[in-house]
Amino acid sequence: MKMKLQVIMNDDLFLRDPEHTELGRNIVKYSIQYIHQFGFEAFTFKKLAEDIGTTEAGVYRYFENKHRLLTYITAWYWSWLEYQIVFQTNNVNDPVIKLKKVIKLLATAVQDDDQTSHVNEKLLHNIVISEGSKVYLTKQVGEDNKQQFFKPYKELCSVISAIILECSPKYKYPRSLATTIIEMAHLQNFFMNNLPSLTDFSKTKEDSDIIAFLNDLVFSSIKKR
Amino acid sequence: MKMKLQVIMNDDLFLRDPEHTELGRNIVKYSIQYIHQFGFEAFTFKKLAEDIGTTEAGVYRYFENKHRLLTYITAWYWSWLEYQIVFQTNNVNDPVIKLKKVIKLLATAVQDDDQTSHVNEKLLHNIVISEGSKVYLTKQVGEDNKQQFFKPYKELCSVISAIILECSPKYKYPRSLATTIIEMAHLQNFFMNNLPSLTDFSKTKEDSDIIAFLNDLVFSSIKKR
DNA sequence: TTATAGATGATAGTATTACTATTATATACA
DNA sequence: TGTATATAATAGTAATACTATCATCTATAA
Repeated sequence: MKMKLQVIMNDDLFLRDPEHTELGRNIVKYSIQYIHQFGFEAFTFKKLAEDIGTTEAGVYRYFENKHRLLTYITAWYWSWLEYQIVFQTNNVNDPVIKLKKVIKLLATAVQDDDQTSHVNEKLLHNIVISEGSKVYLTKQVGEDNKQQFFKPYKELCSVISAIILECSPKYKYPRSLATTIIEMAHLQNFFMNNLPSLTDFSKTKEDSDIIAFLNDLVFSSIKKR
Repeated sequence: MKMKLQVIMNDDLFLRDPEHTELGRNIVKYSIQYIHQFGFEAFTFKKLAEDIGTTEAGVYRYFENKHRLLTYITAWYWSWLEYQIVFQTNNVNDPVIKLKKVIKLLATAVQDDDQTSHVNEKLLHNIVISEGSKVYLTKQVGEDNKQQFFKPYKELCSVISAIILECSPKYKYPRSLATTIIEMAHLQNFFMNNLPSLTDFSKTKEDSDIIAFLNDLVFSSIKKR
């Protein structure tokens, strides 16, 4: 069985749908590579165009600016991740096992998914770790939110908070705990690799330590008392 | 009693010490105002210079670039906050009360501190919430770390993790829990005000709700079991 | 088969940003 | 009085973040 998985994106995120053309898919593909390698600050449409063999104006036909492109690829990531979670927790009845799977998915280095040829999920995962919060930490956050740019993130948060409530129906902070899990899965990874003394994982640098930390944090909080 | 409180800064953070001159103090003061009002992306040394009534080159004599300036003011904030914590938890014997005070200090809107005339801590607190993580979420994080730019943040993390261990000597993740408290105190505030559906505080929008959430999170985790 | 819409390429141009350099002036202090 | 220090004024450069125009190529509907 060979399937192609297509993420449906909010079409206010782009000017021309990058999924529809070779150039569009290349823009997404090479953006991910460039941002991963040199960081979002160093990333420009001109340099990207050179990498692809098109022109700056060519890229601008697809995305309004580089911030919008970052918003696009992170939104794509959250949608993809929600799908992974829904898929992998399907038919699991025990909500505790579900939540553990979620934590594991969030905190584990991703494998590139062959179903989506032009997106390297492994690189994208790393981008979301180090650049993801720049998407909303801006003065336009309100307007971007009105245009539903953060819907995939919010949906993921909803899914996780629903699982939390399944585990512990009376827990009072399911959404805040959900964002805590998401953000900390990423931030502890960033700290572990870049500012290790801010974590307790500096010796091993293992994803599994972060998972253990998050499991401990989450399940002691939501345990019925 | 009228005291002047001076934060000693790592002098690799600036080219010329802004505390020493009127212009320097103005650069810090007006940067904080500008970044608070328009955000870090819109902030340039040219616009700042116009606000102050000096020239772009004048600002460059104090700081290498705007990222370095942001690093400076956030480092200043963390140092100042650590002092507040040490001061306010002094003579408190019960580590649980200490930790609660820490959480409260982290999650409460700050009052402007008259002891530091040219820094508006209230605005700076908001800047650290919305721009603070941009300081380390860069490709230069390793080099900046070598130059000790994040020492104040790390010290704060150490102080908090020491209190956590006082509460619960066997707790395995004191540092990661400390950064979780710090980051979540800020991020839940940002979400509450900008993307409220990601939190459980959208109705009240009260700092006290965030404090309650963090207290619940922290004390259920470190409780002896 | 032709007309045409859609996508791309090539080129040019602008305002702003992120700096660096130089020179002159003001002040401070020894 | 001389000298160091800080600042102001000005100029200049390379890169960034766009916008605009026009020619070409290609797929497909008339």
